Amino acid sequence: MQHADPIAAAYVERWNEATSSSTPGTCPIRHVLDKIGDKWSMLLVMTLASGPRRFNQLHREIPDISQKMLTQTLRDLQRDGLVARQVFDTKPPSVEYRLTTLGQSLIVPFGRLIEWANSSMPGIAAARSHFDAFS
Amino acid sequence: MQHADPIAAAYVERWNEATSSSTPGTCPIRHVLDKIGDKWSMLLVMTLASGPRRFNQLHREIPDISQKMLTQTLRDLQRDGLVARQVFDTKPPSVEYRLTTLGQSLIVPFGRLIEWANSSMPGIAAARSHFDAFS
DNA sequence: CGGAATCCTTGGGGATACTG
DNA sequence: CAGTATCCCCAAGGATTCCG
Repeated sequence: MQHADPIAAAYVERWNEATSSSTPGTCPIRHVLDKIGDKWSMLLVMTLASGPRRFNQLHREIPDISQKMLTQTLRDLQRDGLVARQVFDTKPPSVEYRLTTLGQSLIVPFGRLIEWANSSMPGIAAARSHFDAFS
Repeated sequence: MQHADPIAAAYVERWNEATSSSTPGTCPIRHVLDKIGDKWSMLLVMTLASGPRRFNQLHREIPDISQKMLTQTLRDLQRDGLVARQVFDTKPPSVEYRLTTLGQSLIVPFGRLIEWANSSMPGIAAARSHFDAFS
């Protein structure tokens, strides 16, 4: 073990347990990571984090997503229980999306990662320019 | 704002600042998320978390990665300063990879996410089977 | 308004073979 | 051992059109 940090060491151990106990293809962690890395999921989660939105309202706030991917991503999030969909039977019909409790519980751990990304950016940029210059 | 949780609220706010201040395409957070969601990066990081490895040693521990992707992912990680590469001039040559300090600093925030994934799995699975049954 | 259906392009990534 | 070089395939996702 290389870490003075016991918290990191604990996470590594838990990771090893989790990944070794499941078959390579069906690892449940992978499914979560796929959503994180997926182009739109987390953007939608963080957008909905500040309150419920209607379909076209989301589309206006995120102009560069296609309707197809907006629909698809929302359905996947709903399927996983992170987002709730509520239909109001008005004319014309309106549909509201909001984070579930489960969805809200993702904000903090995800936020830690964003925090890391922001504070590590300078170091990454420096490493990258050094690498590109000398390799 | 929908959150009783002030920590979550703070992360949402920071997210909004970070994403609104950069142009859609070049958002630095996206680059990090791409690495997280990328098929092999985090697997390699977590593998190297328990100690330095040689090239083929990594390949043996992660049999389902291709040499191409192993090389490519390691180079990207090295470029971003997360992994250090050390060449020993022996015969035959041997190359060792290890996490940098920056790379190690990713373990904890990433671990929180894994923790969330593990503890949320039952809820996600339940939501999904419910969704698949009734939709 | 809130989608569904279809077509089409791009690049991530696997398989294989070769090299210092 | 530690890679590099090619070829190839498939699925994620964009653009467009249609519908209740």
